[in-house]
Amino acid sequence: MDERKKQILHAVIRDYVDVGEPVGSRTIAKKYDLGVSPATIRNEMSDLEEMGFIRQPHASAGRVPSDKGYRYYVDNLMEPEEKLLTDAEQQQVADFFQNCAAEMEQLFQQSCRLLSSMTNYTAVLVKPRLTDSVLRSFKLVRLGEGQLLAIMITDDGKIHNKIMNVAEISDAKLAELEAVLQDRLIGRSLADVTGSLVEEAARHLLAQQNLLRQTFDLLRELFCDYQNEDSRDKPLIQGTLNLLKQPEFHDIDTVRELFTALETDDVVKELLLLASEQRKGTVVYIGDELSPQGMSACSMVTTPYYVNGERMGSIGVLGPTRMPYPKVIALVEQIGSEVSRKMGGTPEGGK
Amino acid sequence: MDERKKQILHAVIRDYVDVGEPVGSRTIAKKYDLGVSPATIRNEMSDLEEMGFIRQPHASAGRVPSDKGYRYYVDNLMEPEEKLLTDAEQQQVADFFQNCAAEMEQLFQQSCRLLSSMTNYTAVLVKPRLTDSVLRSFKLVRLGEGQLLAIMITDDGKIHNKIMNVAEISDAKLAELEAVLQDRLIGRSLADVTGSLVEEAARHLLAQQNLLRQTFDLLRELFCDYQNEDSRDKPLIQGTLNLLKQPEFHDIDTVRELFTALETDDVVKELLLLASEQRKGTVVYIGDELSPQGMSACSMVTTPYYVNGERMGSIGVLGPTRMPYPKVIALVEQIGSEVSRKMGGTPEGGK
DNA sequence: GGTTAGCACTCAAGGGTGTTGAGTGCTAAC
DNA sequence: GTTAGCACTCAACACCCTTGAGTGCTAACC
Repeated sequence: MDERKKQILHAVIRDYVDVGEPVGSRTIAKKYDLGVSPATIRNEMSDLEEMGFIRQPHASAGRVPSDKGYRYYVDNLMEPEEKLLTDAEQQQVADFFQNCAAEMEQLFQQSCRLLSSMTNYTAVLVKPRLTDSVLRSFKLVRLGEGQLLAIMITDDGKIHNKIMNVAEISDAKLAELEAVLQDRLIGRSLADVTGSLVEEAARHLLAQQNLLRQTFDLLRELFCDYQNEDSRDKPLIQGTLNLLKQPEFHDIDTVRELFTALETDDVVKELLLLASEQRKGTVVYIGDELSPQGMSACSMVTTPYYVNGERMGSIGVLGPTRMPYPKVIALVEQIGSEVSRKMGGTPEGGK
Repeated sequence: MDERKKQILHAVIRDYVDVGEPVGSRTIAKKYDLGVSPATIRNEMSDLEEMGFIRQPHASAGRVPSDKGYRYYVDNLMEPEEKLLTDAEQQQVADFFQNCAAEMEQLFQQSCRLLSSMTNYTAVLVKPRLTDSVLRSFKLVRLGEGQLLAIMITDDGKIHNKIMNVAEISDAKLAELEAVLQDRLIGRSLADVTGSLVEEAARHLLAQQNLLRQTFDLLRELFCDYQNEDSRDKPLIQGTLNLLKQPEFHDIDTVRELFTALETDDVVKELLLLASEQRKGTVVYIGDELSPQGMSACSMVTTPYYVNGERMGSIGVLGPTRMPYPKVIALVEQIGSEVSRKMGGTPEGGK
């Protein structure tokens, strides 16, 4: 892969992303000043096709980047200056994060909306695992005959409620129970609690406090909602309608396949999780790489976000394979890092 | 509109709904035993077209029902026996409601899913006004330095939480405050409370209990979420993908228009509310009648549901104008009445 | 006077054909 | 190694023709 081939591939991709139509040798010769004639470019393009980076939709058409071509472009050809946002875009992002919601759920929602409106594609986000949040408060409130309400507030600002049916219990016992549980639970993550701690606390209660046998079941019940391995909500998906505007989705069957995939929550969720587990930050999936997910007509750009210095999920964009990767990557990264900043910073970065 | 015209219109609609293609005079003469020749039917059809009940997609095609034709059919032509569900369908609905969720929110969700899967169209539902629910419990819990958590449980089983910042307050005062508020609030609807009661309770507190001035603001804050006139959540919309399967939505632009309308939450919500305000129960909107909503390619069948004997919202189905109205109406009504039954019955019918 | 048969007419859909234009591949000359 | 020239390919479009379904009209029939 010599320098000239790279230049030509680069040109093909830039032009195709821009115009949306197969690009021919003459176009490249005219628009991009490579100092060679169309005939030479034809020869090179023929090679590039053989190598699998571009392909012809039909015999007498220009060339179109293949998924492999986009992949090479993203990995090797993109130049830093292509990734710059315009001043207006910078400003828009900055303005948005200046006066956005502080509450996590809302911040996520709004960030997705921003991302989808700025890219004109679909924005996606997986929320942090519920069980990673740390208990900040714990309360037990008597509701009425044999009913207790457990209230837990986690550090993401969420309030969790659970109504439980229990045997009668005196005020004193209740206060005692609450105090012990507070002591044991506050400051721990839900995962901790759900795991060993529940058992331990219950044993402790039974042995030392001589409280009701039922307490054990109560705790069990309280945390059973957080048992399952990946206790995340459905992913946020914003701006699916944007996809309908794309010319590549003019075919109703493609749309149906794609929307079906999007409605199957786990598809997007798994994908984002997979991406956030990679060592590197931003991950780009291109075309084929999404075919197991039934979205082979799409590409996805994702970047992880951090809560209090820990990677907790990913935010990203889903669009057609023909997308301006540098710009989309820049936007996703910018918004991702702003989200992280709002929520306690990255491990390296400050705040 | 003589009897024979009615029969012919009926036949045209039945056949078109069934087959999906314009229906000609010969087809009707053969399939439906009217005892007259195609030529006669042609004459009648010509009249029907003039009257606006049917139309020709193009000169040499058969006839297709117009929106007005469907309207006439729904209002005057449908026969009771067309509305019967099959045994299998009856069974499916019965089975479903035997072991469905008791919690309101879930019941709604699941009912919509059932309705959309049985019709193969999109199911929609507006939930009851939040402010119509009645307070069952009210609690104030001290959270920490200057923070109180208010907990309200409404009769639909929902738990409402609100964290408030207040000045310091003694345990005794807090208990007192809670008691007074409980006395004043429990058993009232949120609407009551939000309106006059908040003011009154606050005055009462200030005068007789000599509690903090702040209490007033606290109450205000507590209920400010329920201030706005129609405090409903977004409508539930299930099975939008079903619409993509319909041949009438093969055109991407129609789909885009429709989906845009569906995403604009208020469109569906207003429509369902409007329907539930009609005197009669089930309401059918056909084609044109939905054009202000940008859904003129669709029809909608809705029926109200009742909670404790009061009309609280509507459930319905959205599909193409070419739909088997009798069957859809029967299904919507059946499921609507089951939902009502689960939630305390209709005013006439018993529990 | 309503009903019917016969016939001319219309028009969408489908198949075939020709033209145009963009673009390639190949070859021979530079 | 590069380029100009030329033959070739193919999608898109326009055009034409045929077919078949269906109508509207008219004149005959009961």
